[in-house]
Amino acid sequence: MKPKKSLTIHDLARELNYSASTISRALKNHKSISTKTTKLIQKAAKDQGYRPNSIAASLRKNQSKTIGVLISKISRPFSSNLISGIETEARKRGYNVIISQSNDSSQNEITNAKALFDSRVCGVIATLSMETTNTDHFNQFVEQNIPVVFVDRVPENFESYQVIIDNYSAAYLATKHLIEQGCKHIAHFAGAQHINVYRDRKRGYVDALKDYNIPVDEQLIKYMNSLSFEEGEACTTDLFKLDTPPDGIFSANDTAAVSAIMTLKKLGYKIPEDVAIIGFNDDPISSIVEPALSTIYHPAQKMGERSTKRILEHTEKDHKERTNEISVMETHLILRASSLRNTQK
Amino acid sequence: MKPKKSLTIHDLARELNYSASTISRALKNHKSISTKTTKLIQKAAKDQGYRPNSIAASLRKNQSKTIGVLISKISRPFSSNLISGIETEARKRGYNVIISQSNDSSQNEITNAKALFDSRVCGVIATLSMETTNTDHFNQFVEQNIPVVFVDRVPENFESYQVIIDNYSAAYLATKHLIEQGCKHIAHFAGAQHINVYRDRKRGYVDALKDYNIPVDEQLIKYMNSLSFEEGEACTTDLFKLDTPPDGIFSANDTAAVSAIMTLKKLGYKIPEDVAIIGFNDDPISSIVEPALSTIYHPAQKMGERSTKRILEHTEKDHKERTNEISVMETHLILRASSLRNTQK
DNA sequence: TAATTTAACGCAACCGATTGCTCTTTTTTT
DNA sequence: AAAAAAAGAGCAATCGGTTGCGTTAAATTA
Repeated sequence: MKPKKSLTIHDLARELNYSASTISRALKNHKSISTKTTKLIQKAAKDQGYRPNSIAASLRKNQSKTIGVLISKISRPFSSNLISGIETEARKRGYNVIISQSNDSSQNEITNAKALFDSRVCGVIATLSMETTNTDHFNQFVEQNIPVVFVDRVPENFESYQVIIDNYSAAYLATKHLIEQGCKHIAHFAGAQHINVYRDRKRGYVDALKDYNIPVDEQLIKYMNSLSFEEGEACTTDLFKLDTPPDGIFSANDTAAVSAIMTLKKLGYKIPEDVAIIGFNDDPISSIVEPALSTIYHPAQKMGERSTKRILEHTEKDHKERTNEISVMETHLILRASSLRNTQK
Repeated sequence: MKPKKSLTIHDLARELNYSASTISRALKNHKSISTKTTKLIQKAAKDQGYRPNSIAASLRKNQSKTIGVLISKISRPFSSNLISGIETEARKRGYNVIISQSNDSSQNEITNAKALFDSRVCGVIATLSMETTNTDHFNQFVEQNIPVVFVDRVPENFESYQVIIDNYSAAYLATKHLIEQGCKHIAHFAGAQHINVYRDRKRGYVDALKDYNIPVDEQLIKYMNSLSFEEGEACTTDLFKLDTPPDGIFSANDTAAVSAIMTLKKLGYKIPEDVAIIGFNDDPISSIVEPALSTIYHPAQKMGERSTKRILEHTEKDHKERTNEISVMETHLILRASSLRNTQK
């Protein structure tokens, strides 16, 4: 099977007795081509099934209509929703999306950044890997004026667009909610503290306690590496060996929170009566676990869409100046059975 | 900030007093360049941070090192694991992955196929949208000898690679398992029957019943469009209004199965004593629901890896003949509480 | 009517790597 | 030592659009 040679603007040019440049311009409605000619050329192109070679255009313009995505793990609910948002918005505008995952390894992230760069992406949307502390591998983009948007996990001291949520306030609200439900000893499942997201969530937790005059007990704060199901289980077990075990848990993600619910049920505790629990993210599992998990809505899809818009604004509108705008997206509490006690406070 | 001009082979050529062709060949260890020269050139390239322009190469070769993915919905667990597998394998071999989602609309699928084609992808991995019955939009790839791999949901009468599981056998096993647990009236949540996957699962279910001399009762087969949570709920409610409600359910996916569990618990049924339930896919929710859902392991990640390998074999090994090889991946039963009765059969 | 503008389109370089073919030099063979 | 073969490297076309600048003819202005 020999591939049919595909039609180029040169073929059209020869056939219609115009130059390639006229064809090219007509196809993109360039004003210097008469309406009549433009119509004629566009009709011929359409009739004959002309397909532009975007690679040729990319080469000439030294830029492809492609957005690169650097993400830690595609299969996490947050990630796949984020990507979904990116893809939706990008395709709507005629852009492609290249994805790459770091699996939370900094080395992979560096390699992937290089690959995206070499693909001449017109912009990068990134969620830092858990390991990443150094962001030098993003400098190559800055140097070429390629916009970088960090989502959710963002670096410090790096000028870029950011699309984030207010982790501090969300955590504060979550903790406050537990307090209002009558919890006196609230534990916190904290993520790695070099990541802004988890640091802010912890701050929100701590400040809420302080504001309500509840002492902060370091014993009740469990620092986890990955907030995995297994870690959640282990930490829960630990916590409930304490003399005064907690009566509430605010977890920095849903996985660990669900793990706590399941572990505590096995240990014979009642949720939310004995222990009220609230998570973060609104993963699908949070509405399946029993009792259903209260949590914080995390607008992953919308964050993806917003990130893409940022890139395209920068790219298309020659909006080449301020590259450090920060979008803070709305979140809200989702209250379910795991934290709702029948107390009239 | 003016973008620094990047180094090309021509720059290196001028500087090292070689021709661009020699540079090009040396960089890819072409045998007609002496070892000494090759070493020298590679060192210079590395030292000066030369980065090949893959777009230029793509143009010349009329093919990019990019795999296109057409998928229905990125955020489904199966999809994101599939993509994860594709990405992992692709990146390992130096290929990029462009994703696109159809949201189960055939029209989107057509548009996306066009976009991928125009991007000169070197291969396509596709999971058909729910709506798709016509596969003409894949012909453009075949005509250009661009390999197409269908995963999971595959079309009929279209010559392509396929990476699938044995839905029939898996469904048969699942149903057989319910029978062995003592179920006499087994319902089936069936997906849209124009999709091979769901058709095969239904066949497996029907044949298992027949083999065990259990009459097939059409009343017990619920055909759903999307096997969503809501549909599962509605169908469960319907089923248990019957004079003889089922004592077992085999659902063609986990979402509907979990929905059934939750609905039945509300209705006061005991799982698995009153109704034994088994799903399909092993989504994360299946191990969270209570009782945990028995299900069929679906090797999404591995299917992604395998699909990518197929594409690369075709592309790299000039393996341009048989394009219809079928890979059948292994699945297995995962037995959990939702179907395990304490009966000694 | 002559001088300017403007409209409409063509020329040709360009983007950066690839590759068939040619050419020169060195090595091997007879 | 002459002939043949092999090694090493360069020339130049090519991939398919894009775009600055130039040209011609028509329209406008003075």
